[in-house]
Amino acid sequence: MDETNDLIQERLKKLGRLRDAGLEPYGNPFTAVDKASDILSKFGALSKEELEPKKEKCTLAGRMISFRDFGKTAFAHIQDTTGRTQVYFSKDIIISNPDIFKNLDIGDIVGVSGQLFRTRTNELTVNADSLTLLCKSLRPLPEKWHGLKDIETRCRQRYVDLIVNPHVKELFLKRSKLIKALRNYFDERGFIEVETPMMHQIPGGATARPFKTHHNALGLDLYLRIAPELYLKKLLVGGYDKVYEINKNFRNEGISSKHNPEFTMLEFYIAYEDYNFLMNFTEELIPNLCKDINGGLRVPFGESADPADNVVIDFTPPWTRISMVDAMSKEGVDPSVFKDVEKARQFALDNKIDVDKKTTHGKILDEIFKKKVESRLIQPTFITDYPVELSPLAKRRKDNPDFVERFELFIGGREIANAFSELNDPSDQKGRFLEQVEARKQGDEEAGFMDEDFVRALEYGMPPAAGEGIGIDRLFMLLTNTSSIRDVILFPQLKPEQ
RNA sequence: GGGCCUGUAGCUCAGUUGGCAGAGCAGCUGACUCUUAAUCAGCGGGUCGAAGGUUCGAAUCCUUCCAGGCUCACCA
Repeated sequence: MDETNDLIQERLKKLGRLRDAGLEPYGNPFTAVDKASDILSKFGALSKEELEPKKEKCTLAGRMISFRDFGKTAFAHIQDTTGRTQVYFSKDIIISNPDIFKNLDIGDIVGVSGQLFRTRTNELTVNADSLTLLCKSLRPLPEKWHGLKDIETRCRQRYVDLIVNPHVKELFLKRSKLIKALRNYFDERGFIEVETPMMHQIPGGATARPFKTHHNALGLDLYLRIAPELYLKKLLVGGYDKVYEINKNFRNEGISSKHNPEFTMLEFYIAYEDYNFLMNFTEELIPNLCKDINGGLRVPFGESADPADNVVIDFTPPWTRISMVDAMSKEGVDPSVFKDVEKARQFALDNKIDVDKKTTHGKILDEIFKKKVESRLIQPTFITDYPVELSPLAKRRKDNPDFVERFELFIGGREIANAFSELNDPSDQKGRFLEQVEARKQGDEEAGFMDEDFVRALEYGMPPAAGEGIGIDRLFMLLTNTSSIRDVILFPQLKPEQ
């Protein structure tokens, strides 16, 4: 960490010389009135002849990312939050500010002001008449041609990645736009945004291994939440009929290009509707978001050496709706598999699908579905009607109580959303919890716990309702054709350095 | 956790059969009044991821460990 290579030593010397000359190298406020993008949009279209009589003055602040010294003059590029602007330093300003110019480095943060002009090569440039050092940078930036490529450094030192890789900065800006578009969408439709606990006494609302933590004063073990679902439904009981939450969930599982231990989840609930409503809602929501951040409904998927082979995901509704069982039949799974546990187990064995740990018919069907169907669902597809054992919080179908009113949305071969008509019968809910407790006793680490308070809430009465969860990191990956979750999370989890 | 691959200067990368540790950029000194990968001359910069082993001699071969990537398993 405290590398003392000679490049840093050199900059420390400059820092000292600046202080000796009475120039404060850190911390002066500076009012930058102009941004690179504004300058470009206002004056980018003007020719040299049109621009010069205007004598347009501007002031900029940002990081100096290049410096070309000609002795008596120099050129630099200043990078602010919106982009880069070239600055010209004439003989006059260099001669009258020798201490700054002698001790300036690429990476320093500076403020400049001056008149806009066009150079001989026609680049819009600020002819600086003042230069203020705002922050001396002590570490050298990565090289200007190849930039920073090392994935580990890019994640560990995301700040450097953001400085030198403009497309990374763009991508996270886009992510911010997505979150904003989501909030707008829900707010405009009368949903209220709520915050529910991150620390749960009973981890519920999903099947996953939780992180454990401890509250000292209470002498109480707590779990980082794996889902906000049960709290959000308690709010339906309380009388809010449209709620949503965008926040982190935490799951104690392996880290991969598709998994980060903390990830962002949208969950929303609406009273007096069912899962059919949510399919229509989702079919409108996601194309809307796609249009907001991409400008259209067609998004490239994956990367192929031959551009002709490239797959495009088309978000134009309506999307295919097919039951889980029918989707499997279409892929050649014999209908007997759906009726008989042993037939299902045999089918799994015949197809080299590991179901050793899977005890119930529903779980075996789920495994077969994942292996046979999931990766083929590239275009947006709703898979509906899941076995009840997989869905302890969803309402049973009236025509077949072994299945529930649930759908998962698959796009790009991955699950993007999960939704169902919410179970609001307290005794059925209690029974489902008891089944989970039993499964846990049998050694299923992912099975749920009994949540007495949730059952009590249902006993007061929860209106019929539908709820949905959408993994935001994965949705964003899909909308931007990004293959690794690391690239859409600013600070992904890594093992300790050294 | 399993398999495969990677780790060399601040950054991007070479390094042949085991025989003096390399380049470009960045840095330093100097030249240069419109450059943009500025140019020109010169200079400095290394725990070759770590530890151990084989060898007269290891960046290179072997073992273990650390970190990262891809992939499989688990999941969202």
